[in-house]
Amino acid sequence: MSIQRSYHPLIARGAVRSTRQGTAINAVLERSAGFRSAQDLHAQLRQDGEKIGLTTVYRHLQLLAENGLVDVVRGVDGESVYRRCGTESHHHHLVCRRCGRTVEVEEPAVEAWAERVARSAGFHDMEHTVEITGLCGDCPGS
Amino acid sequence: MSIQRSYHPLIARGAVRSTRQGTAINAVLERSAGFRSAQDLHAQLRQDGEKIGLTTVYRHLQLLAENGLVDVVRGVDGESVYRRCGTESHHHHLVCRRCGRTVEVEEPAVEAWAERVARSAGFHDMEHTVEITGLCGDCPGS
DNA sequence: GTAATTGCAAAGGATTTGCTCTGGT
DNA sequence: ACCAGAGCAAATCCTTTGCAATTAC
Repeated sequence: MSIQRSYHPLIARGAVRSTRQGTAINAVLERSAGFRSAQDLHAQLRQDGEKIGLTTVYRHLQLLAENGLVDVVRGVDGESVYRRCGTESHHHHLVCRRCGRTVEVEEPAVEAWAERVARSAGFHDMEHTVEITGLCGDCPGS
Repeated sequence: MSIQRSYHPLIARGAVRSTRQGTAINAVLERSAGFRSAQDLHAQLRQDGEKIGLTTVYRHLQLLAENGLVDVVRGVDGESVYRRCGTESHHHHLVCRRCGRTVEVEEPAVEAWAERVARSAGFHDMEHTVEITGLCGDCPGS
């Protein structure tokens, strides 16, 4: 027996039609580890040879967000960043302000803290982001 | 003996000159309870009869934020909102995804953790942001 | 065939910048 | 008088919308 599996969850739900662009967006999100901006995703799709408009990327991300399939967070610079929800283990990033080098860090204690402090304020269904920036030792001038 | 007390903390620090506009901005912030956008603050100042430009409001808020005198958070709609800090110590925010209600949280342990984990990766001059979002108990549907 | 989807160009909206004028000290 | 601060207008940047052409079903 075979189970036909559709990649795009919204297609499976019959909410949208299957298009080359929709599939492509879903694919990049699947391959991406952390949060990425719409512009960033669009740039990569283009670089990967996909013929797709920025508008379409925005529209798909919006749709996915409305359906809870991606997380959206407003970055400090005003950009919205998106990430596929769910499976990947949760972690944070340590980014060098000068060279952009990134280190992934994981710390259950922080997760627990965020959960606890939010719950005690009467919140539930928490999500959080932690971003640490600094200057790394390998940079010129460090 | 009398101690001359300047309202505007940055003036007290000798960081800026005292101007009608600067004082006005500081005054509104002092009167305001929650977070307010730059545009909002500007509108009110104008309504209060102050002659002040939007640019100036932005510049003052930016300056205050850099000096840790106001908190800035990005609203869901992309607007930045500002509020005078209660304590001038470093803290984070817990934001309700549905109604936008905000709670200030402070946790030295997180600061220490961020510092430690970054240092052990060879970083220095760290900065960090922590954003926790959730649904608060006061919201319809919670 | 019909309606959803795409994508360009233009619109929007918040914030920043260039540059000259004003006003504190 | 000198230089920081003010503010208009124009520029940026991200995101959304209008609308005609395209494509899925």
